[in-house]
Amino acid sequence: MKSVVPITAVEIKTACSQCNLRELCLPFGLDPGEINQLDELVGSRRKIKRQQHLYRSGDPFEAIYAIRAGSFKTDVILEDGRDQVTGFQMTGEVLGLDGISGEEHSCNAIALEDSEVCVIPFVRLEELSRQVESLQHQFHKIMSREIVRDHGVMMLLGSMRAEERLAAFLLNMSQRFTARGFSPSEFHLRMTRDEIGSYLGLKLETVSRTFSRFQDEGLVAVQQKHIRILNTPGLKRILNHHTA
Amino acid sequence: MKSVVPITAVEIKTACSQCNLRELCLPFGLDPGEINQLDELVGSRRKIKRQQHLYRSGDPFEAIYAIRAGSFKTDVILEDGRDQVTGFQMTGEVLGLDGISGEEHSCNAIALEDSEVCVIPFVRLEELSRQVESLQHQFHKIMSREIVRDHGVMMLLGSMRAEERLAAFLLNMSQRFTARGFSPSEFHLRMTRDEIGSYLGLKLETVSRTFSRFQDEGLVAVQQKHIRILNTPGLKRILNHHTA
DNA sequence: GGAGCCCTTTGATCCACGTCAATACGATTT
DNA sequence: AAATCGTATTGACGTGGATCAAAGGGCTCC
Repeated sequence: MKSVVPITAVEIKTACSQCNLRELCLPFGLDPGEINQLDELVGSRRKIKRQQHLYRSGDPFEAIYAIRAGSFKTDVILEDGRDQVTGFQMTGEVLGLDGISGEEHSCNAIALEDSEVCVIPFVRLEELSRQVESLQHQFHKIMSREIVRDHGVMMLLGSMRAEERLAAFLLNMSQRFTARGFSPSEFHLRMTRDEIGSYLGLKLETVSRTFSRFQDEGLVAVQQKHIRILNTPGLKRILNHHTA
Repeated sequence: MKSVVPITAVEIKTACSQCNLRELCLPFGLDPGEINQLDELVGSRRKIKRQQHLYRSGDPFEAIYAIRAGSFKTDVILEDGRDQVTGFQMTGEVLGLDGISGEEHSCNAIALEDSEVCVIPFVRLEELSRQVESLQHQFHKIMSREIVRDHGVMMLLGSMRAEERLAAFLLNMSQRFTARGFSPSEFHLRMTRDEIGSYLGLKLETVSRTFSRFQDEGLVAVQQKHIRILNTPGLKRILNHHTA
């Protein structure tokens, strides 16, 4: 048995090539050799405790981050104190793209639970994506996906009623948990009613009441942050049947 | 005088290197040699008449578009007919970034007036931006700017009142007209009250009433689509003084 | 240059969601 | 196991913006 370069357990756990999130993340579509190049680029890993900031609005932009474990929210805060949650991010998703345009971050990224991210120095990412076409393209897709997602949120905020917003939110969470190999119908929300409300443009009381109504109608079973979806088609019907 | 390749007036008018929008557009930050390379990439130009689509949701994605003259709106339409305007675009701004992620466009782009765009075939843009670092970076900035802009709209839709939304909208338009060398205080809106309302998450009646209120308060002079801003600090104050 | 139609304005009324308030639950700490 | 504090639920009431309706104004297209 050859053992020229002893590989420690930590190093193995660390590499994109060994990461079970690679199909959801930056390495998607790269061949093994290319993934190894990406491995070298992902300099370090950072652990962020629940409620702590990964970055703040105004921080200099140096890297983007791929979520390896845990979850985050991003928000924007106005001078007068009002804040708007602009997204919830799960494993394999990328954080920090907002910082590219202005050389500094334009929102806050806060861990919803103890989490870990891969630090991807942006200058080096641009460098490598000039050499690796598939990486370049995947990165562009990730940015574009963020734009499309934002359009969906604008649709939701601009023209949906409270029930529709919450139904859309639950179906979106379900779909993303599914993509990560978890149950489509049963999951644990990491964010508070207030944070959900901010994201959906509703007050926390409205979120709570709407959850209760869904429960009364047999669509979901809600127990605090634990959600069981009982009637997916019913939720989808709320989205489509606009009775106005 | 050599004249191997006769250059017609049209071709000259056509080039990025001669375009007075280059400081706002993709060529920003490139040196003259690099801009010439970009010139070769911008294959053709397309004229779009008022109310016509530049592309539709579902169209295959092949190119992005830089607006050379005129203006556009983008919108998303749900099955039940509801639609949401996701943005208004002016000269020098780029359209079509939504299409990268799914290989097809995910919204509609419609000309608000007779307009003209530069067609930038996306495969060739990726190719050239692998060679030209400054182009790559400028393209990334443009995508990132779109994400930041979307966050601003989410803030607006999620946590602002009607007056604040319209004030933010007017200040944003003013700032963009200014960047294009037009008056900061007097301009012509190309979109209807209904389109403004859709963008701001309000009904057209509310937009109209809010314009009237602004007029009563001496903040603006409104005459149909012609807007004169009389009190910019007053408008800014509406944005910051959240009396709730 | 006139007819028609879309766009805009304004008023009256309604209702979904916000606000205010009280209580209850659950996780964490001691 | 009790105390504490953030989080969630639920009720009563208020309101900003939606809806319904009607009339006037200004483009656009013949």
